[in-house]
Amino acid sequence: MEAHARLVVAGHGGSLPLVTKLATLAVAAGAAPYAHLLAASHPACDSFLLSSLARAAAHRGLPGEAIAFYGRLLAAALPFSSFAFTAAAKACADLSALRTGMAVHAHSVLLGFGSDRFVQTALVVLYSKCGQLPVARKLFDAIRDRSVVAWNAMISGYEQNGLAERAIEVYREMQVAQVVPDSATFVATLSACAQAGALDLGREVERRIVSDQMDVSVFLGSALVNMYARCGLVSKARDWFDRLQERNVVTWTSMIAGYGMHGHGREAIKLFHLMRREGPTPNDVTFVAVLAACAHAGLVNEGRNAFDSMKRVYGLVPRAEHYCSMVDMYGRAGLLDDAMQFIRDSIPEEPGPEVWTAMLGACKMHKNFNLGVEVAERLIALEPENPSHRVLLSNIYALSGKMNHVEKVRNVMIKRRLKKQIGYSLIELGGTSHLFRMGEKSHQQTREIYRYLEELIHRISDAGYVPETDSVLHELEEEEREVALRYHSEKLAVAYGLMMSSGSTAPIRVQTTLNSMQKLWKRYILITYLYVHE
DNA sequence: ATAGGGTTAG
Repeated sequence: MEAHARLVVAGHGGSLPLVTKLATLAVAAGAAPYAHLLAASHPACDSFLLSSLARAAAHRGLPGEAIAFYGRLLAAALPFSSFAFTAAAKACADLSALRTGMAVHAHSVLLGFGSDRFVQTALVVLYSKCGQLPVARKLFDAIRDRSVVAWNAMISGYEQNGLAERAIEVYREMQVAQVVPDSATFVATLSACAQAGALDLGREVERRIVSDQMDVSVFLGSALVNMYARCGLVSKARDWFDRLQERNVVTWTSMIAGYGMHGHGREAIKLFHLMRREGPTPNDVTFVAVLAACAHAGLVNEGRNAFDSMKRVYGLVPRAEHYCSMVDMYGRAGLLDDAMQFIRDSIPEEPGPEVWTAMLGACKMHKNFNLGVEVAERLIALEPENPSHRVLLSNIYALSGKMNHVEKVRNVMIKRRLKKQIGYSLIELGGTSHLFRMGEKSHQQTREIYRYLEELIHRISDAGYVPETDSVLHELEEEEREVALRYHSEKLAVAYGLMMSSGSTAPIRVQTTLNSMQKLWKRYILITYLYVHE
């Protein structure tokens, strides 16, 4: 404002470029209303000024303001530039405002900016953020001479929407197109690797980063830590974590989550304590990781303290995930009463289905069937259309030997046409991912895999393996149940992995969508390990 | 005479 006053006094108050610069700075400093005033008071407020303001606002994370400036351009019937469209598209992307974004898109095409590479790239981001990936892809494909930023937008678009495999495909296409990647490419690609468990590619990217002597920013460093942590190479993650010259809350949280995820609860807590002493301030995501680690490692007191400090010291408001971890933590430790008391006393509103699902898991684990049935019925009342709750209820009945009740639940499910969706497992071999569903038959080597699995099952049975039949999905028919047990997706993936790497003692990594299978899975790893090393 | 699009953790 002082600078503005000086400008006016010096007789430059009417100089548009200077006012533009000033207003842009005002927005960048967070004083959007002042910029509005400046723009409104200037007699010759032009297209350049307003689109600069729109851009600055979009950049500053003020999407509403950006759209307001875009609106003023429209209202004043001023000429549009591509700048106005990139800013408006980014603002809509940040708001996930698909309808408004589509209007901006249409408007840009109408005014002849349909093949402006900047506008096209901004629109790819817009549609990705709104979950419209086919549209984003179509726009991306239409860009002539795609810049590295366009490629990055597409990779990250897939990755952010949980389509890591597609993201990796785009990364490979980018290599074929001989576009030189930059650090944002690697950040997005490493995230995709973390998501897909694509360790080979992750390592390849790491090698490139190192050999190119690329500057490892917090972003890139966190992406590396995250990739190794999620792929299970916790000590590799820690190496990078220690080596980074800058670490922020994301870096720390990734590392803590990595420990927790792979059964190093104590390490997770140790690092969390270090973070509180000399690291950045933990946020809500950090506490998700910490509480999950406590639940996993049975660190009840640590978890209770963390939950307490989360609210009291850091002023964070717990979400469903935090509540779930707490219930899970008490539950796993066998403290079912504490879990119920926590649900009653510490959750402000009506607990969501996730919380009851965690509670139900605890009841199952500790064979408290009466409480389990009670909880399952609450769940069904809460979400009558969700088939998995009924599956859980039928499991509880089966575990307590009430087979007539199992029948009843199953009949209701059949009558209501409720079907549980099937999970899958992924294994990466030689840079290619292979997806298996339960009873999968579409893989090229299906015959060999099944034959190999038969042999494996035979041999581990000899070694004393007995399948855990009581927790099988009870909505399945009798023969399907057998298939589910013998050919569930993880088994297929493991068999394939072992088959393709026979003779090697390198670990096999499988990613799976089914949490309930993880227990089963851990045991399986042990058995296959024993088998391979016998 | 003034300005662009992409980047990490659950």
